[in-house]
Amino acid sequence: MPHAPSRRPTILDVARVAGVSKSLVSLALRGGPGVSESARARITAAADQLGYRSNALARGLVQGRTMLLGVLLTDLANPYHTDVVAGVEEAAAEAGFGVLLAHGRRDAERLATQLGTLVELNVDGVVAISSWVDGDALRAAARRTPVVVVGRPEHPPEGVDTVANDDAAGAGQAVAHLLDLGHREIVFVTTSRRPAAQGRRRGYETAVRGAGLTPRVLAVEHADQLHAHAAPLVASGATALLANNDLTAVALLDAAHDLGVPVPGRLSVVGYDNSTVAALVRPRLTSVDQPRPELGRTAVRLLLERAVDGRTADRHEVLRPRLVPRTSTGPARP
Amino acid sequence: MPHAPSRRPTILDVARVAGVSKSLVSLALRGGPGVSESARARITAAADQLGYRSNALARGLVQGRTMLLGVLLTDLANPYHTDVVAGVEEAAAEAGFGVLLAHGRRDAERLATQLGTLVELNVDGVVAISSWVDGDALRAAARRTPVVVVGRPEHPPEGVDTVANDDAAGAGQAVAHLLDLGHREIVFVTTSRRPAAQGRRRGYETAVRGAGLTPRVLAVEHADQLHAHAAPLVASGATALLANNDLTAVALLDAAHDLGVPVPGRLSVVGYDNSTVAALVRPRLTSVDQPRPELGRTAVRLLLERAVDGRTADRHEVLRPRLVPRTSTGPARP
DNA sequence: TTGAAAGCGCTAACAT
DNA sequence: ATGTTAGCGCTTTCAA
Repeated sequence: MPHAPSRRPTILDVARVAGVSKSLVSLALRGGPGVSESARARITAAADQLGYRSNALARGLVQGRTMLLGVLLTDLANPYHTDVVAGVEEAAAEAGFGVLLAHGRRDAERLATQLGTLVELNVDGVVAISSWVDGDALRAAARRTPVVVVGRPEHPPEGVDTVANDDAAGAGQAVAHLLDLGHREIVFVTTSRRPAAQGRRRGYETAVRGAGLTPRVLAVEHADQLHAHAAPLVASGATALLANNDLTAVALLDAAHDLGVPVPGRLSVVGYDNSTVAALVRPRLTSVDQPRPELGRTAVRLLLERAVDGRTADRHEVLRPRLVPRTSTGPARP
Repeated sequence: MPHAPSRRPTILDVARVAGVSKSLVSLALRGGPGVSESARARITAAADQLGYRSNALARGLVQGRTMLLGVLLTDLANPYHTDVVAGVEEAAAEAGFGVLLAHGRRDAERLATQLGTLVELNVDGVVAISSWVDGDALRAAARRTPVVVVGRPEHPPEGVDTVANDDAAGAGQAVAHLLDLGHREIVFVTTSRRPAAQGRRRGYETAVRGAGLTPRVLAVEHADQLHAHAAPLVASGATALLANNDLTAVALLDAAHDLGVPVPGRLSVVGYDNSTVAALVRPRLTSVDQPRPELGRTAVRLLLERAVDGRTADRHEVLRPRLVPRTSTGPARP
């Protein structure tokens, strides 16, 4: 049977086959009350026979809402994003909403385009899992539909809610862990200057100063450059490194391995994000876990507060992260 | 400025502000010919001022197409899927189509639901990156819009195209590589009985027999069970393992590590999929690379052949994989 | 319990 | 160059 590009059956076709009016078909198919059993049976049968599926475009157009939430992703390949999506999907399903994903491919322009696509589709709200989205694009989208950003945009525009983890607190927990292990020379190593990294850095500095120590920060552009920096770092007396994220931490682990510096024997390393790699590398990476599904669920809650309850004031929620100790950290050598 | 849940401006609002008819607005905004410069300018200005965005639902409804391709994903967190998506997005963009993602979360029922959502949205075609989707759901979807499955469904329904890599050829390449290195005791280790794994197993068996050797297969249910099987495997004289995928291979690497069996000194391990972990673990995993972006691009081509060129006969494309040698394989010990 | 009719926002064919 | 009009497929009054 070759694929027949036949016209999709409409509610009218079903009505014809069932011998009723199209409004009755609509009512029956949506399980509405006041439809006789016989009519309902004929209608269901006709719909099945024709393989009828209601047209979401027409439905959305007349109802003014689609019961769909849009998710804008910076980077599909990033498991962090993926976990947030899981939370979004869970909360959306509970509230009876479907979820549609749009992918920005780490490209600000494409992100704006995709955001526009979602808005044009009349989704009932957008979760942007990205701190890269253009502020103007966000503002424009927020004029049409509730928008919440998961992460830390440089300048959250008015009308847009945000949910983020407490970067400073997370870094603080990591430092506390290292202090507990007896480390006194803890260096913060970062490959980014975005707000998230800045927040982590501030948390690090506060915690270190709180212990009466002096902060030391190594900032580079790319993780590749870390290899060259590792040897001087260790030679300078550093016994513990706090990385701005797991990828940076893994690069440090690699460098240490190549240098013959045992981890955690001679050097402890802590990551941030608790991504999949953290549990895969050797030694297992101690890392700060963001409550990712919770971030997604919170985002949906904020969305629905606007879409359903009619809230208009902006909200910015901050969730608490949690340190996951593994084997990349150990006692400082005396 | 609180978020105003104001009614979205329509083409009529723009027409009013610009002082023209709504059809002229439509024409102008789509860049159509035969609009005076002054009118076009007034219209653009009005649209900007109002923050007007065309309503994709209405547009799709009247045009009968959405210029949107749907992608159905089994597992967002799987980087393999992600790379296929990249290929889809690339090819779709070239053809002027947008891409919408729907996520099945490794759940057959949800996959069917999401497929239905895409169809209801009148996407102009669906790429299902999954061999799990229910055959009936696929068939139903294919009655309404072109559908192509990336992977190996158990029973590809009529009316559905497929694109897959040549599993047997890939396994054959892996075996050839191991034979070149002098291995004679090569065991195929699998944690799955799906068509992809079966194909790889067949390719393995053919290649091994072709070299005058006897195939040996270890099939378990879960990767966890591999740990227990590793010691007897090595004791039995196996010098090389071909895993059905990278995760299985990584589990084997882990088991060897814990057993104190040096890789590749005493044991060589080959994965399949060349996923992200392959390049992250130590030793780096030799693996068979599926042409993932190419799979995605081919899927779009098949879709457009149906949607645009009107092809009706089913097609099943098979692309050639490629072995990526890394450091988990080495010469067999004499 | 069922049907008729209006209209969601837009495009496209047809006037002017 | 610009305006008028008829739907696209559906839900939703309102009548019968």
